[in-house]
Amino acid sequence: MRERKKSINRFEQMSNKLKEAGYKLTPQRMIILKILSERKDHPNPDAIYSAVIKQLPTTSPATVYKTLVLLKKINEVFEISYSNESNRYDGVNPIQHPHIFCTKCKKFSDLDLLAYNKLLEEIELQTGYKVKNMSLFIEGICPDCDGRTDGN
Amino acid sequence: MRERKKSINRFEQMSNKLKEAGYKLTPQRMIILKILSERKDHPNPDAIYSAVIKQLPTTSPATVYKTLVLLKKINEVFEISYSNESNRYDGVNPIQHPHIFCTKCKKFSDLDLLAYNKLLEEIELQTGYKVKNMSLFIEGICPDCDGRTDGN
DNA sequence: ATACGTGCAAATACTTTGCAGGCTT
DNA sequence: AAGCCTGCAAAGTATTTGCACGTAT
Repeated sequence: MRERKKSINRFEQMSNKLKEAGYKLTPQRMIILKILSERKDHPNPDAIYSAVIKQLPTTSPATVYKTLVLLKKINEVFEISYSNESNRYDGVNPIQHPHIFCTKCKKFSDLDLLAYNKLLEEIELQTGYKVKNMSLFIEGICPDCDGRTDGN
Repeated sequence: MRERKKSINRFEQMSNKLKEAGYKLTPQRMIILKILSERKDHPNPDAIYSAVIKQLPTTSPATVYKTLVLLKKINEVFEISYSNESNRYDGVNPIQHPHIFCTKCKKFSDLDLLAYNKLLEEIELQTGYKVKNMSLFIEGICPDCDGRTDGN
């Protein structure tokens, strides 16, 4: 089971898409893209911003937001909205896919579900909608946390 | 196929739950409960507020928000968060269930899916999580809108 | 030279909170 | 009389926007 150089490719992929779409690859954008292409933890804008300013302290939050808007537009980042918290962003896998969130440890994980794709078929068949975006979000207690206490 | 007096029961159900939980059924709350128990269109706080002040013009937005917090707490309303818009609230069916949103006409509908419940089993089995909340949200173009133009 | 991108700050929108007064029991 | 609930207004938070400057082509 070989590990592919996925992150690097992903960064290049994002960069290329950006340039193809007619946008410039500025230093700020490079850093943001790098972060998004590598981080698997679905950071929110603030977390991205915090990471960015470690490398380029003058960067402004506005730039992060603007870049996220950009990347959303060209579908190189997937935006996850849930609850009342800030949106999270997935640049590693910009296609919508299910997520599960542990309400105790606040961990936020991807999910691979057999039934998921079947669901899409069923929805289109049943509703007649052309589905553009589908997001499954699950909250619960992860196995690690479950053992510890039995509280809420 | 007899129509059951579901709304009326639902309103009474909500009222009872509220009182059982130790809260008072004030005029403001009665109106809000009535709206939530009858409306199937998943209103957001502002829509609820607009409807409330038609009946009791002195009501404040804060009261609407506070009542929603209350109802969430006793699980008599289901909160739907999606995208960057305001939360929507479902008092008719306060248990989580899938929704589909038409990005053109902004309609927001319930969904009944066979595969949905199976999904929950698969998730618990596969992840070991104890699922507390599961929300499926779909965006797309509804059949009505689909015919009109082929734009985005 | 031009157009795009950035940073700052102001603006916006939404929701929550503190507090004083009123109503119900 | 006590406590809960309300309305008002202020505060808080997250995100977007306008603008002038800078930079790359």
